[in-house]
Amino acid sequence: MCFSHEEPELSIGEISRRLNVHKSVVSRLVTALCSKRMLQKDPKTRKVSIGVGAFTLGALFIKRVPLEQHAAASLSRLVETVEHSCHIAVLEGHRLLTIASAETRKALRVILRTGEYRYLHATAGGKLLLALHPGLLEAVAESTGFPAMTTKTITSLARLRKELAGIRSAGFAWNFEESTRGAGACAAPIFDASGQVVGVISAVYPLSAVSKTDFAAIGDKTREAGRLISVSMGWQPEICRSEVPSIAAARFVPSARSRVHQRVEA
Amino acid sequence: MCFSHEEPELSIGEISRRLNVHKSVVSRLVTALCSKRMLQKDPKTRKVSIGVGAFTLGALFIKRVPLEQHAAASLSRLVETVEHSCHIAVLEGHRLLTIASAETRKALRVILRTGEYRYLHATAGGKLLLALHPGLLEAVAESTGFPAMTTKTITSLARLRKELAGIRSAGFAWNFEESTRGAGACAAPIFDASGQVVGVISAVYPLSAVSKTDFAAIGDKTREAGRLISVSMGWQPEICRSEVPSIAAARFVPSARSRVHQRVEA
DNA sequence: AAACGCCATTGCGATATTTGCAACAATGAA
DNA sequence: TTCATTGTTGCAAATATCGCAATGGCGTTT
Repeated sequence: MCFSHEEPELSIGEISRRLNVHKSVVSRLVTALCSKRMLQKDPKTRKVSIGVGAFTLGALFIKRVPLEQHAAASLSRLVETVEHSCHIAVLEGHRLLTIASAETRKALRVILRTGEYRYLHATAGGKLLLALHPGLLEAVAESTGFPAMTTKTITSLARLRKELAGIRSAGFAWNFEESTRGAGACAAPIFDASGQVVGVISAVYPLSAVSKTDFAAIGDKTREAGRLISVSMGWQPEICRSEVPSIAAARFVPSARSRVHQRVEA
Repeated sequence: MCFSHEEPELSIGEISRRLNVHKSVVSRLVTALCSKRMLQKDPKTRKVSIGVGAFTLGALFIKRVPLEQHAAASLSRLVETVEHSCHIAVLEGHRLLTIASAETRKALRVILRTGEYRYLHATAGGKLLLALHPGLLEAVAESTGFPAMTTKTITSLARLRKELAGIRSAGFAWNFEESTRGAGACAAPIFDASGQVVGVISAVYPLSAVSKTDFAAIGDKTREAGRLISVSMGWQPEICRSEVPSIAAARFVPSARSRVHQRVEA
């Protein structure tokens, strides 16, 4: 778990230092995990990285996320329509986890990788989830807070509350350079049969490549994709539309983790 | 590693039996891994399954596969053109590992999941790799052999040799119900800058949904997608086209695993 | 070109962790 | 309600792990 997207490969010594475990132990552990293909080692550079076994296991997890099963097809379709990279993300603890991504072929594009975590307060999808999950904003405020990613990141609780109120009434969220300089995004919610928000679908684009008229179109298409996925998951538009916030509220549990993951502990 | 696509969740007792480890040990191990989110436990059914941590790690692996980075965009584009689910797969040991998949929105479609392994001799992509990797066919024959998946699966070494000769000269492979009853597929090779085959791109479809005229179009589009990805990976068409088999041959090492994964062992 | 320094690996003893059994607790079925 | 199955926990024996130091292999520096 000391590997990350920033440092996908480490030497034995680096791992040893990070984990505060002696080199000999790391060496033995790495060889053991390599034999099970959970790690792999470049014989030339001697750097260690995640192995194919982990990928196989990870695929097993994502297969069991109902959202991913329904969203895959709509996602690639959305990419073709809006001509920008699109993503499906879910709430994971106090962060936003990208579980599926489809990239446009354009040279100028924003790249978000599957499996990557991002802040809730600085992303369109994250703000949408903050808006639809009562209590979540406060929980995040107490734990990680709202670090600034760019000069446009909303870092104050008061301003976030205001922003979320607008998102709540619109049922849709935008992001203008709050996470990455020059990049914008929009996100639509995805509901399941019970009317609960289970994730978001978002389009991410370089602001320089989007004209004013494009914005509306991208937003509409994204919203429509979210609606389609919701329907395929059993969501009943006519029944739930007006009730969405309340149902989402009723179903929400403070520890958002507990729904998907069970912390087993006395 | 006792989890699979067929059995994505197991009880403590089942794990204990499969691993020949006492229930108490499994219980403690599971709780430990749950705390690290590598596993998760459904509190109601008490079934254990792979956790989000494994997914995060797996994403780290796939990010480092150069092929996946270049192919993602072309893949979704191919799906839109041929209107059938498409996949990118690589050689992993003696099997074919699907590393990326994009599904069509059609109701009638063939579903292959990322992270799933399939037989080489019963798939279009697998046969293509068998054709381009000298020695691989014999290695597979000795290890797993060629189990029949359907009545049309080619199970004899002699007939496979004949089939592969045809594929080699065509540089392209088809599959008619050799893996799944009613399903067909075609696959094109993907080469890297060194002219080595690094993977295949394939389209999978229900044979009932494809007319005779469609076949040619799907094949052409798939082949073209493979070529595009190859080029983006630095492949030089004019130089390599005629040399592909030989270069691929020269670069091939008997243990295909060793390229990607380092078996660390005395 | 040669020597140096760094990094990873391995043998070995002392230590600490894990194991397996058994009983307990909890859940679901009859 | 009772039975049967399944998962969790305490405890002592036993095993595997840890850390150290030395070896071997590489890349780098002078």
